[in-house]
Amino acid sequence: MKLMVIDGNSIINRSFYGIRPLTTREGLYTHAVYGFVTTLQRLIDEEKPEALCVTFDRREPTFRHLADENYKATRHAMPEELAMQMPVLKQVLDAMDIPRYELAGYEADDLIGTISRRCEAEGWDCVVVTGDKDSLQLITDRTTVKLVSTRMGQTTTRDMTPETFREAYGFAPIHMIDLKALMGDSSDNISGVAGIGEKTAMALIGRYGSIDAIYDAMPAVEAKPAVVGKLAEGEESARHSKWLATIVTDAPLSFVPQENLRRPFKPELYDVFLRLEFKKLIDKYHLTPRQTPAQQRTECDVTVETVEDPTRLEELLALWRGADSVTVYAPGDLTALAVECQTGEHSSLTVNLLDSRYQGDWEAMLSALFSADIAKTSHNVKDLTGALLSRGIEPEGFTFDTALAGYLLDATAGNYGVDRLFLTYYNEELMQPLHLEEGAFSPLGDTVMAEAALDSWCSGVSALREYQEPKLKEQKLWTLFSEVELPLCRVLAEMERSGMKCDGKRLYEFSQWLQGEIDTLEQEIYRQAGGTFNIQSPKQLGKVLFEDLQLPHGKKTKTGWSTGAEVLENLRYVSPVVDQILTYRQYTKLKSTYADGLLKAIGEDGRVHTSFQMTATATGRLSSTEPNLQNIPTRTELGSQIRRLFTAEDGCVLVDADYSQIELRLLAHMANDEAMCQAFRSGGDFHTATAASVFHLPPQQVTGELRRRAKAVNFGIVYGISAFSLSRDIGVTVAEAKEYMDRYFETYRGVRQYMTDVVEQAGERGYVETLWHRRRALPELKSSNFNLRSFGERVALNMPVQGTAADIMKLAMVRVWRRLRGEGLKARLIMQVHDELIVECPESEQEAVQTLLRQEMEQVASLKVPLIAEAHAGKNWLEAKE
DNA sequence: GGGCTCACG
DNA sequence: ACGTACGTGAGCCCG
Repeated sequence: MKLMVIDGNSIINRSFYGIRPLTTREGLYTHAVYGFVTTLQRLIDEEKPEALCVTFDRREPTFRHLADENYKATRHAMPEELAMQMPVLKQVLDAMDIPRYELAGYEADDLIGTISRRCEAEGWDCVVVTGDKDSLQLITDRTTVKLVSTRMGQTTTRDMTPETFREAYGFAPIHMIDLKALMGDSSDNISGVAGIGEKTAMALIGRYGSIDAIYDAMPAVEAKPAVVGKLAEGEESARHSKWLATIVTDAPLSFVPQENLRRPFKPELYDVFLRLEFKKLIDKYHLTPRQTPAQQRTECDVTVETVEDPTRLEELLALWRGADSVTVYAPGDLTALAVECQTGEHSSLTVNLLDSRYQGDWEAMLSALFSADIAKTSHNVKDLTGALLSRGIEPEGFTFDTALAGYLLDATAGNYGVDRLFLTYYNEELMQPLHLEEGAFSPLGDTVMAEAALDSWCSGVSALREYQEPKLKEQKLWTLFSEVELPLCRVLAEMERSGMKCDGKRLYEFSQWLQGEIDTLEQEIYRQAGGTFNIQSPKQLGKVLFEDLQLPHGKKTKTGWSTGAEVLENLRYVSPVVDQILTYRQYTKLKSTYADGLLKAIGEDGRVHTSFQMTATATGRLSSTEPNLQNIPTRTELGSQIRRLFTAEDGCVLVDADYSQIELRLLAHMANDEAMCQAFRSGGDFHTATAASVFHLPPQQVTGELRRRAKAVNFGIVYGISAFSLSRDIGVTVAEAKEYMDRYFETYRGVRQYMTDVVEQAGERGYVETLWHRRRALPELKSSNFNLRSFGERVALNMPVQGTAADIMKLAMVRVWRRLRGEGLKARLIMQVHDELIVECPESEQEAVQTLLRQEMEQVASLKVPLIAEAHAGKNWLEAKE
């Protein structure tokens, strides 16, 4: 019989440092555990032991620490990312039903020593698995040591038997401890004999075997006189070192080899692996969930019905009107629908409707279902709203969106699919509906399967809501959810449908003109480089600039030399080609991303329809895709010409309203900084006021340069500034930048207090939040990695400010939309760029819209400082920005 | 698919 | 001592 005992700390350490870090969506590091499990499996395959166990160190001091205060005194603390995986590994081992042993006052080695001797006493063989060479002293005829080493991510093992040991060291395994007693061990802080190193110690042990034999032979030891002297000097230390190095083989451990026979995995291993996102291991071990929700539901009273008859639909509509909420699934084309309704404590009815089979008026059915008198839960209400609007149906009565709820509960999760959320909340895979791929539903094919699929999906969405709604309320997110995010779906759906008119003809001309300029520049660049190359390849460009042309290569390097604008800017006057490359870059960017990119996006209606993403950002902002209309050029003269091509419809104007300094105003409010609030209340230029206070000057004497610097500090503060970055940004020394920051914090004392408070509170709570309680989790703050932790601190400073601005803008959008509607204006919201709203309206409405926008945007919140919005109108986007 | 670069707030 | 601002999306190169 053979037992394999594994040094748990040693193996997980090797996995931790040998594998690229990996975390679950919740920020739990898992790679060390993953590495441990795969290593374990390989060891089992290799050794095929009948019995198996794992030992661990404990945190408490061991008997060696108590006897010698220097022992392992310098060993470094376990990094947080590894420490958090230890309890996880133990859970995994428990679920695999593998015994594990740990004992206060003893190291894992001592338990291994004890276990190996007990095995031998029972006539068993023992295989010790560890990366620690100290264990080699345990080698006997029955005990072998499998030494594990990890190099470059590759794990290799070496089997050490009495024979292989003697080959490698030239003496018996037990004399490892004598070797250590002489040469010491710096990592464990075992002193050994002063002045004797590895070579001398090896020679002595090779000749005498043990330190007892050496000291018995004293003073006639066969060695140089100096060595003999050192031996005599260090006898006490040698004997103490040997005691420290000796692994205990009779620790008071309750251990019987038979109790470690291998057993089948426990069923909960599936749940543990699922939580760790070890999909491969689940497959490899063929693990299955104990019971899926779909299976549970079959035990409830579930009815699935496909409705064809309009009379039956009437009955159902009545049922739905009486329900608290029904769950609706609909594919983008709205040719099929599923509606689930709770009909009793443990019973529900899912109704499938297929356009191809329904005998009544499909549009009328949609209108009835999506009217305000039926409360509906769905997943991604914005897109469903858009689909309904394009059929001319007024979508109303949405009371819950499980995608939005998922986002509010974890804004950094990144994936808000029904299946993904279900997995997160319930630790179970949702039955994958065969006919529901990518949200598309095909009514063709197997109807029974389609019905089952839709039922599964709807029940999944219902279950999500059951989990999410109480959570939202607990976290004070219900107001933000129901008063802001949910109503915003309708607003955004309409904005997407409206789109922005874009002058394709002139855009094309612009593109052609750019191409001409690009061609000229290209030839000129080739001429100066002495040959053609791909200017758009940073690699090739770097070679041309810094090798061929021998320009002073700036500084940065990762995969080569940086050719970014910042570096090239500094080389501008060194060679004319640099300037041309910068211009080339600007022109190609304008052409490919904006001119040609937007041309492709202009629809048949002559308008560009972006998609707004409601669940993309970590701070609560929206994002815009396909195309992104939130990054249309504005900072350069040429770039801003693109904006000129976004126009109002004939007879209409664009009204553009933007918040003035919203983030700094929010900072003043949230930090409750009296000086900063006062600066905003006085109504003057805030950056000038900052410069005046910081530099102790009257505002009239603030120069442009001083204002520029104050502005940079103001922005830096919002981002969680460092003196280094500030100095780089405004081109002063780090010392000067630090000086500015110190003076800034003297001026705005409340801000300094706020910054320390918010980071401290974030550390305690593990998250930061906005005024509307929108959250962002911050696991980074607990990291032992300096950079990651610093990042967490900057995020803690920035998110509440940026996020509150996002909350405010979203609320303003809902209010603006309602008022435009309520007042019967033709004006339509068409665009949002974080602190800017664009409305398109008939010329006659311009004045009213301008006022309305300003009022609604400013009155959204009542803060310690006024919120200011400015509105301008024009025939195109550039003009409307004034 | 990741890295680089660059457009925006 | 570390390495350096927050939040996005798109186009291109290159392995």
